[in-house]
Amino acid sequence: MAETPPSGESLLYLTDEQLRKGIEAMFFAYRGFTADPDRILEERDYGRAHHRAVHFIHRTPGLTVSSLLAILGVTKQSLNRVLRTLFDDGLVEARVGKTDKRERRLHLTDKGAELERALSDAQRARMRAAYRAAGPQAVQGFRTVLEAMMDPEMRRQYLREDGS
Amino acid sequence: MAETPPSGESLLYLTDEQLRKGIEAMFFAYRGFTADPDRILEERDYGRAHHRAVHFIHRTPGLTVSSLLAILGVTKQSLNRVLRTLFDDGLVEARVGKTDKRERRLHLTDKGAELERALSDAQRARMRAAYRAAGPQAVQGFRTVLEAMMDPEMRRQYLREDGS
DNA sequence: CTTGGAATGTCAACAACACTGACGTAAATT
DNA sequence: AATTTACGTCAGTGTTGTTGACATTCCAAG
Repeated sequence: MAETPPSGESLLYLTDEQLRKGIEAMFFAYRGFTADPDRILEERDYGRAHHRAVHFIHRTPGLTVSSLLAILGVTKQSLNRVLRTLFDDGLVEARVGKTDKRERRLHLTDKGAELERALSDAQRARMRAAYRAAGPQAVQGFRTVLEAMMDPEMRRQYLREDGS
Repeated sequence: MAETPPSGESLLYLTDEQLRKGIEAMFFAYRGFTADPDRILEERDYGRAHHRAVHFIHRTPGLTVSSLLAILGVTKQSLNRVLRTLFDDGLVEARVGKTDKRERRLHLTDKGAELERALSDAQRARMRAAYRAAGPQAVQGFRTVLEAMMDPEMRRQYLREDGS
């Protein structure tokens, strides 16, 4: 196989071994990434699905159910089960859309915001530690590769509202 | 909104917004990361759990059930369900340990290796495309941040057998 | 004004994949 | 001989996902 990097300035010598290492890095890192929130969620009898819903409602207050559906990429039945428990527990509230009364615009209650903060504090702490350990250049590269790895549709979701 | 991008050698000032963006990048990228294998697995009536098992048996032929258990971080009951279907379908075979006859050392059959190749080809293709798009520096940073994000125990698993 | 479609909710059934707990067996270790 | 280790298995449960079918409300277009 190619041991000499191809000429030109983009000297990526991508052996299968290197790529495999990247694949495993994603696998193990994702586990670390979710570990802290998972612990908090378990205490309160919620799951990752609740985390995701709460996260995106926090990020975009007033988003509709169908938008959330598109972001999460699950069926409405699946999302609805989660949303119902969040309503019942008073973490999320739905307000009827102003222009379109069919829409239910989702918002976090104070209680919901409190859970969101607990979860994202934990997750940010780990992310911050990783960023610090890796340094600014690494952070830039991290984001660039992840972005390139997304499906185009998801990349659009990601870039929406911009941010860095 | 970013006033000054985090690139260059400037220190990191890690705003919550920046960190949130990193969190979402992980979320969306992981979806892309698993999308291609998921399609192949569905065709053949397997799931992600089978993928993980096959991947690590391929990576370390002859590994024991308990090692695999430690890597995957699941219960033996859960792993056993998956391994049984892989045995039954003739993708994996278990050989009694030479020195310790209690051990079952796991190996892929030709058929198993064929599935592994299909899965990792797909996953590597995406990884390669992402790497190419991002460039060598980004790749380095990507790996560095992911490594820093792992739990220490998982990092040891990851670094075992070294590589790159 | 009627009709079609969009946005949403809900019931029911099912599957993958995780968990706990308990029990069993063979082989290694002490 | 007793204990521990490695592994398997039976049974039950929970979360999160899926299809499929059906109802409601409301906007928009003919």
